[in-house]
Amino acid sequence: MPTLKIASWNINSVRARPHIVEKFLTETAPDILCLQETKAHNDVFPRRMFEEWGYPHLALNGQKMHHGVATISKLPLEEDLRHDWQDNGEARHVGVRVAGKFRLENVYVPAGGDIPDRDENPKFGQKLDFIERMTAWSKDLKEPTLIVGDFNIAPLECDVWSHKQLVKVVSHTPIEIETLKRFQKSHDWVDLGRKFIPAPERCFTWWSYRNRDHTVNDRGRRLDHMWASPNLADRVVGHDVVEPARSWEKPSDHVPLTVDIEI
DNA sequence: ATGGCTGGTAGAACCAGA
Repeated sequence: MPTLKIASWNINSVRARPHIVEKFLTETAPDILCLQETKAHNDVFPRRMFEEWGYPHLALNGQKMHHGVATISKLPLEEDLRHDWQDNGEARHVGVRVAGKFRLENVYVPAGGDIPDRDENPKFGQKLDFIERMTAWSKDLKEPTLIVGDFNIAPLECDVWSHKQLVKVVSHTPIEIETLKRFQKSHDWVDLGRKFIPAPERCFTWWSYRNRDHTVNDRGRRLDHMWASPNLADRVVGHDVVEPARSWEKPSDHVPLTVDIEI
């Protein structure tokens, strides 16, 4: 049966990293690439670069300076939608239908600031509210759906380098994890990362820039995810975390994930 | 030793990321 390869990558500025985007597309050859943190308004998005690499179909939701998502495809994309789940105008989602077969939702969940307290830090509350709105949206879905992106939450103890040292750090706090679990339960989303790399096996997708050599203490977190609706999950036949990308020249702090879907 | 870095934008002793 033919398969489609879908990739997701927080690129931390698409215009700063054409060299590694090209390397990834050449080596991995996904049919569709979902980028987060493009940091480019739609007017300055490097469309031509992707066209020249064989990806002429784009669904963009960008803004100046921060955030921004882009779904880049070899195949035509249908019916793109943009949800503002934070209700503040930030560009953090674009959704499309692929080949008339399934929906592909590309999302960049807010980081949530430093202090894990809604009253002291409004950004933390906005992050939780964003996921609550995703939960309300997700309940009513009927179509086979793949939701991918930077969720900015590492849900399992084995999704971080030290559960004990990160349990009070935004991205791994109990309230974030409970909020994400409610989202997961609302549609019985299948966490494809852990379907293919079962806990407690090590699996990280992000390492801070602040360590000179991220491999020395391996202080990673699994912040990026690809989740399938129950009526799609059985058609996902492969998954990969492209960890070497963290060591490429002038890397993003996140690495790409891929899945292979039978169509 | 969870900020030690990085990018965008302005022209910062900035902001944001997580």
